[in-house]
Amino acid sequence: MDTTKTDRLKAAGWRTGDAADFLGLSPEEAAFVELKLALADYLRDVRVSHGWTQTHVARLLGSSQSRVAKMEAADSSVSIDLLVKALLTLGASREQVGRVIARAA
Amino acid sequence: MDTTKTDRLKAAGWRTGDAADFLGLSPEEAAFVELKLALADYLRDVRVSHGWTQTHVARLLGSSQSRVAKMEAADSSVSIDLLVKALLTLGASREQVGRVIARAA
DNA sequence: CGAATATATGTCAGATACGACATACTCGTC
DNA sequence: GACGAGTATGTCGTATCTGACATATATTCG
Repeated sequence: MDTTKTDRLKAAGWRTGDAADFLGLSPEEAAFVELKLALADYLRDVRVSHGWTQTHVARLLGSSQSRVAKMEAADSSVSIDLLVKALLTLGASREQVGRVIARAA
Repeated sequence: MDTTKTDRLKAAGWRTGDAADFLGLSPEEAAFVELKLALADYLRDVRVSHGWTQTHVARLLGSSQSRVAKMEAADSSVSIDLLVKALLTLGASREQVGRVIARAA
């Protein structure tokens, strides 16, 4: 288990509510969060590969820089809907999004 | 363009707000909605292939029959988050979800 | 170092999604 | 046609998400 990933999960404010242990996520919860992290990472890749700033992307999406930062951090206040809409708006295809989710980017 | 699909979009209460025309969705909006329909269809497939009722699935998900019906209808009140969480809870893998989204189910 | 630019974090009011309930429809079987 | 089981639709109170703003923390360059 790669420490960086665990740190990111903790940092992103995840806590599903009841299980007492340190990040005691069920397999589905873990899969969900990792799926979200994959989309967030891909969003950053898309942005950086175009040489765009978060502020520029925010304009493209009709949102704000802070929200883009949170999207890329897979913050708990960011939905998969938002990430998918953002990626599609930035020009990613449905197929690309699917591949990212399926770990087959 | 297949009539059934258009009807489903209209029925699901879609209207992105401003474009005046009959379902005048931008390409991204259309891709987003179709992606959601694909997940909804897959959810129904999973349920039916197990021989489950919506009520049973609702119990498994900690939700209600009406909400499951709306999920399967890709109603505008259901998020992709909810569909993905539901599928993962019902045993679908991240890879399967990705393939459905990528139209490669 | 100090300024400029980029990114991250905290908070909040308004918007949207959530489960729940009531109720309506559909389709078998009698 | 009447029943029952399954599915769909409408509405509502609450919870979560969203963009915006303020502000903090990098990072780069002189």
